[in-house]
Amino acid sequence: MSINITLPDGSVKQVKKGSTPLDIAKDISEGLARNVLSAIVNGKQVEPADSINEDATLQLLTWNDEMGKKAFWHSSAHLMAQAIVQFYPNAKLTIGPAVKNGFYYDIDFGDDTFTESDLPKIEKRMLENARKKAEYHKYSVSKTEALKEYQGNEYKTELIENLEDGDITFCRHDDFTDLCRGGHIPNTGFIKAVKLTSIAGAYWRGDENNKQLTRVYGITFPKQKELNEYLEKLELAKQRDHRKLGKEMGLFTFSQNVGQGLPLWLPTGAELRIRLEQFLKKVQTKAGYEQVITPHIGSKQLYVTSGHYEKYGKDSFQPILTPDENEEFLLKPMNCPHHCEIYKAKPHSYRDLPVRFAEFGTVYRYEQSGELHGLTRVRGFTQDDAHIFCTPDQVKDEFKKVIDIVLYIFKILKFENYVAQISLRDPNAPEKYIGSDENWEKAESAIQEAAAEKGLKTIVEYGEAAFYGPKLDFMVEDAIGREWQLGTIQVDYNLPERFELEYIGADDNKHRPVMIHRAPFGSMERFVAVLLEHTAGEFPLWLTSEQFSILTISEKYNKYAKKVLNELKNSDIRGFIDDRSEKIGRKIRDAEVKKCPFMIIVGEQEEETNTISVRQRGMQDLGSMTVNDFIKLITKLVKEELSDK
RNA sequence: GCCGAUAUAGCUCAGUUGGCUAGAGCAGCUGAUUUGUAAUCAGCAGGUCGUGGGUUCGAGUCCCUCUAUCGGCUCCA
Repeated sequence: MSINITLPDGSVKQVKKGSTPLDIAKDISEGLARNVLSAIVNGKQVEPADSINEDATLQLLTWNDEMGKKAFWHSSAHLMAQAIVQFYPNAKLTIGPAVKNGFYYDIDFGDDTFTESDLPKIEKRMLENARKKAEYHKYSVSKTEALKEYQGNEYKTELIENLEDGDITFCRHDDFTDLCRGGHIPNTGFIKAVKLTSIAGAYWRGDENNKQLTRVYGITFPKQKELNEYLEKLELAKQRDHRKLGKEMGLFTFSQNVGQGLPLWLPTGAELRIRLEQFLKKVQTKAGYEQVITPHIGSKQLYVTSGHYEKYGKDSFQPILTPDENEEFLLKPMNCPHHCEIYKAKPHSYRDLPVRFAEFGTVYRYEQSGELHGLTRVRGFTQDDAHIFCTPDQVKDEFKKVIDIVLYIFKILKFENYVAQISLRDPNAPEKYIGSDENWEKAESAIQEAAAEKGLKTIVEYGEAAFYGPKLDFMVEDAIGREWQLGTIQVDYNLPERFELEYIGADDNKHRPVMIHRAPFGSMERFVAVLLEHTAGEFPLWLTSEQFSILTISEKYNKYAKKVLNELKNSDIRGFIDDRSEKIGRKIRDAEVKKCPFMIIVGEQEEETNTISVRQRGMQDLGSMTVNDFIKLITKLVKEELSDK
């Protein structure tokens, strides 16, 4: 009896009924068979050793496929669980999935303690067990049997209770059995390198009301070399950590005396931030935005009106104590209510709209202490906020204009890969949102249409919307492939309602405007952090604080250096003189370490010929030129960087 | 907030099982050197060992409290 197998290249192979993907791979090539980690039969992932009994399309998965890696890492989770149970027979296993980089297993260790120092022995045992090349066998188990097997393990019991009888499968390799849906590699021998990366607490089923389990993270590879490369990549990411770079470059700091999550911007960092703000301000002025300024606090009533107070609860707000207890003020966690009040300050005609109020507004949110992280998650931060008030007809167009601003910024700062995430309501939890269904539907379709018309690559997430409206967030990929959430745009029909905003239409009747919230950077803090990690601290010339440093060969040339400095300063080029009595090699090194883009060397030759010697960061000697030529060069480079061509 | 770990000079880090006056490199200061494309030499100064308490003849080291940081979980208007 034979069946037909269609391979991904379209070719059809006749094989014996009951053949496994591994058999078929072996038939194609012995080498391929050694690399097959998993297989997809008729669109469904199966074990490489599962037999195929009907005509099917077959895809063989190797280390190069996401699904292959998933099978590899999930199988590794079994291998880790086996080793852990060998040392801790009383440990209760729960779930152990593959994740983006590796896998984890959530385990209830009961009264035993399990710490980082226990990881090496587990790693060692995993490798010993892996060498047995034990095959992974998946088989069906009845619900009764399954429950019997996991008597005393309330977690697995809960999982089994939620499964249909007949849908329950176990997986066995060597002496170890686990409840498991599958997706395994042929045998443990594929796993040649193991690194258990960390231990963390995690709530059972992700609910903070549940018991906290110990989550053990790990990653495995088919070759030791690949593990080494992975560890090197991690090291590289560490070098780009904005907290490290921020400290080294003197951009920002934190103080226990000021408080947790409250960044202090140092002079160099403040200058950088101001430069970014000026850049955006210019773009926004051109796009018809008006600057407004509002206070850092607002009365509690403001947030009751907006609905934020009810939604987030009083603990999320940071209160200001006032002598009169009838007058309660809160630090503002967002700028929208203030801007609504500005809109209300005068009557509006449809002819005025859209109005666009922009403000670098500093807001305060009481984030849980464990959530704080460098500049990316803080308690006091400045949004590059703006609110656009427009007629319903203008929404889509305005939305598209905001998209243009965001894309322009990405272009200038060389964020080349991004997707737009459209966050809509969770259709199953309407109580989480305010506003009418009709308005939500209008807002959601406006976003989707605008994104489609702009040709954005989008993904749609349900349940990720803000409580007052759907949003579009830009997820950008940085220079080493990590994803960050930056700019956000939100359509809002609700706040205008709550604040009773109006405009007089052409029909002489009162109408309700629509509001668009937007922050292309997100926040200045977060954006600077992402920019640091993206560029590894090597900012573009227009943004960097020290565009050049003048390195003197000896004290004798200080006067000439000063003359050069003044000429450059007069042309708005930023830099300083390094006139320490150090050797030139030392000064170059220090400038390189500081990531200074241009080094200007002045000595006898230069003074005599009234020129400068220019060296570009990263070993490039540009030779000698006049100061004017250098000014032209810098001006040209900055212009190129800021051009949207 | 929860689980786990960590906290020594401005920065990066040593500091054995508790035991002499807590060390190094870099940065800083002073002096010498006056230098041609990635680290000149010498000297000096710098620390309530995160905070408060406890155990001990004796605590940077052991125990407890608090604070902050790190890795996660949860959360993110």
